[in-house]
Amino acid sequence: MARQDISDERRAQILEAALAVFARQGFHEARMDDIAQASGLSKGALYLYYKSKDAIISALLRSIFSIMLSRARAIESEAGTVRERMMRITERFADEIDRFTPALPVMLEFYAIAARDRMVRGYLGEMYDDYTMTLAHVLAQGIERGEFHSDDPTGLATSLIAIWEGITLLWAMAPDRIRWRQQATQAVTFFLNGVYQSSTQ
Amino acid sequence: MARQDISDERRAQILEAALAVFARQGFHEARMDDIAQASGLSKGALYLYYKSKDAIISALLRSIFSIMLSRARAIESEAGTVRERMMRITERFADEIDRFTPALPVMLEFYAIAARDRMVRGYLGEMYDDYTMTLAHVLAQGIERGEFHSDDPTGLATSLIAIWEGITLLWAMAPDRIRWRQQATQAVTFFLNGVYQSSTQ
Amino acid sequence: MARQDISDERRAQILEAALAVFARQGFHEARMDDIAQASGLSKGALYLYYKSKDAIISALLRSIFSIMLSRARAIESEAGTVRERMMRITERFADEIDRFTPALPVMLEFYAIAARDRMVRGYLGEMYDDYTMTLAHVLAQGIERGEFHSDDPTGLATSLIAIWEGITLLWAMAPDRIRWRQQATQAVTFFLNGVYQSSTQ
Amino acid sequence: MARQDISDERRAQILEAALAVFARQGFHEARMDDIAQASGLSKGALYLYYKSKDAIISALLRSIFSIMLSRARAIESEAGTVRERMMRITERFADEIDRFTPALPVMLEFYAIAARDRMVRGYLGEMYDDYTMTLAHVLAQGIERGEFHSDDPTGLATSLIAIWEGITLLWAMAPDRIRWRQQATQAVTFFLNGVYQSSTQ
DNA sequence: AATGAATGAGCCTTCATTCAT
DNA sequence: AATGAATGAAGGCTCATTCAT
Repeated sequence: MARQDISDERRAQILEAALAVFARQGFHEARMDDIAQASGLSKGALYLYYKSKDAIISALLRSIFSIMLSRARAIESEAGTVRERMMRITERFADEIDRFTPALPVMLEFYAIAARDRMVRGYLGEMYDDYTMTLAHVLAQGIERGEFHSDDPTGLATSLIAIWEGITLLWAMAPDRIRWRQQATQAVTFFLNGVYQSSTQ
Repeated sequence: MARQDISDERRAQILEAALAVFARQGFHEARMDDIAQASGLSKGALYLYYKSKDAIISALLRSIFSIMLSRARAIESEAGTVRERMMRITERFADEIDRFTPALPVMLEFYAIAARDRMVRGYLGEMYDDYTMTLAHVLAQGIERGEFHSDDPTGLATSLIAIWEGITLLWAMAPDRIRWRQQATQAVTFFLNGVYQSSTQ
Repeated sequence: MARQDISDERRAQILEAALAVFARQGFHEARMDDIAQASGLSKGALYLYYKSKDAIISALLRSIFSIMLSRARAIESEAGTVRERMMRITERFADEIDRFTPALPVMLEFYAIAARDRMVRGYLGEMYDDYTMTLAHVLAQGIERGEFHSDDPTGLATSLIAIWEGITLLWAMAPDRIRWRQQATQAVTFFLNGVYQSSTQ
Repeated sequence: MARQDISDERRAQILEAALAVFARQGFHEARMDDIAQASGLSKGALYLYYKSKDAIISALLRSIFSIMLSRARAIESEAGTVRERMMRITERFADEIDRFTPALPVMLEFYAIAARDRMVRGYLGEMYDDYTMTLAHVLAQGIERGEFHSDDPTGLATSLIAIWEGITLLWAMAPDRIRWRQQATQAVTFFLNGVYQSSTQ
């Protein structure tokens, strides 16, 4: 058990260091030496826990997006009307955006890889699918309760995720000009207003 | 002048080849040999027109996003109400999405680089700023004409761009599950409905 | 053609250098840098002509033993009685032993590898088979001509080769104590005497 | 004493494991990990009994060839005529060839090293010298007894050893095509016949 | 203007060896 | 005596760049 603990600890230690190094230098410009130094381990030790640089990148992919997924899952447990829940989710994301920042360059690099690598695309595609389904499930509850009418909760979920992701992307390009919370709140509000209006006409 | 023409032609030839190779392999996995072969030139010739691999990447950055900008500029010349113009722009983007696909992995890689490179971020930030301003200008016309009320045309423009970009990102992850045109039309419609509703209440 | 010439020249250049380096340091202790330096080429150039260190070793295997085979083939064109021809071959080998010395450590390393690698063993096995058959063919001529009786020319050939190879091995261990020519002449003479005696009894 | 016993036992255990691993993988491809696993000891334990990988190889060199020498020494105690004794030795070797096989790749690797390393060559040279002298001594007894005439028992001994070693080498390359016992019996018989014939003319 | 052979700095990975426990 | 996690020096190989032709 102590064995497993040390192993898990080392792996976490390595991934944390790798995230920081990759965020600063990108996957290719990051040297195993850099990760070793950042993790406080020797280069050889990295290879005791991950069989290659690619294996570290791969583990990081899973690590980062499993966090994203668990974040998505938390949506379901929210209470209130759909509108309230969506606004609260947006607030939650806004609260987390700074903690989230260090991983952003790495996530963008994964998106870039996904666009040309079937495996990575498959992985991220499923992650987003799960994300979308979770959100669609919440929206479907709103439809059931008669809050608004829609025959496409999945489409609505996709649009909401697109808004959040799109704003995050623009924010990453110009963090000084865009305020995530305000921009997202505005966009989601208008979008939901539009949905409700369409539902009640 | 003939000299200049040949020179321009070669440069275009190289960028076109580089785009194809980069889209398939990514910047780092792409070899100068690959670009040479794809362009039908020799490896040495590449260096006659670009002083390094980075110079090619850099030129490609400008090439791709100037296309994006000119696309954005075309927005201004549209006629009709703001709503009509936004829907027509969305349609135009949808029409172009397939022609656009080959460049997508490369664009995503530029976003990833931007997130960690000040220069690239500055370049893309300005591009999006220009894009946003252009769009905001159109929206401001709608405000002037009394189509709807808003004190933040820039915020609206940012949201619209976020919707288009966000959907494009999701679509890149799951091209089989998302239909760009339908998803974007729906999202923009709801969003604009929300804006108009808010304006007329 | 000039292209091919340069390519062939480089490959020969590399193999020659590799032979010298391998003979001194062994396959594993030899560095690609050493071979590069010995060949007067850069390390990168080695990889233009051979895709790996193993490829060089492999090419050397074929190069060395094809020389050995062509030496064996020359046996057939000898004239005279079988005894005369065998003694003359022995003399020829003795003449060549010094030219042969530099390759000896490398050959022994190939034998060692053959003992544990199926592919290499297969290659050397066939080479010796060819060698044996060639020699057996000559011996069979002697039987036809009635010089001596034997129902096993292949066995005789194997024994003669074993004598030559065995003496070479012992000589490699103690070059100062053994004189190849004298030892081989004596051994082959006694062996052939034994064969003839057995034949005429 | 118990200490010493355990120490000796461990050393034997390690050498036995090392022989098996080296035979399969060669000195350089064999990992200390492999030897540790094969010996049932930990990697650290290897270093308690041998100070380096080279020390293990070195000990194995002495171990293997001391067996070979003791085998050679046994020659002296044989009874009978020289011819009978040589044939009996050949039979004995033939009996042992299978037990001998596992060490063969390792022995060949030692020969290869000997060809480029003065120390190892010195060691093996002496071993063969001892071997030769022992055999020569037996042959000299035959001369004394008048079984045959020769002024070079050392040369005869060298030839016999060359025959045995040469056949072993060829057999290692093509174990399916060569039968050690038959081939060696034939070769030694012809050789001795030759010697006797020369002696009686 | 164009070629492609040649270069060599640089990096991922391996593995003999060490040492705290 | 024994372990095995950790180390870091070293080497095979790659590939952007150069340059003689």
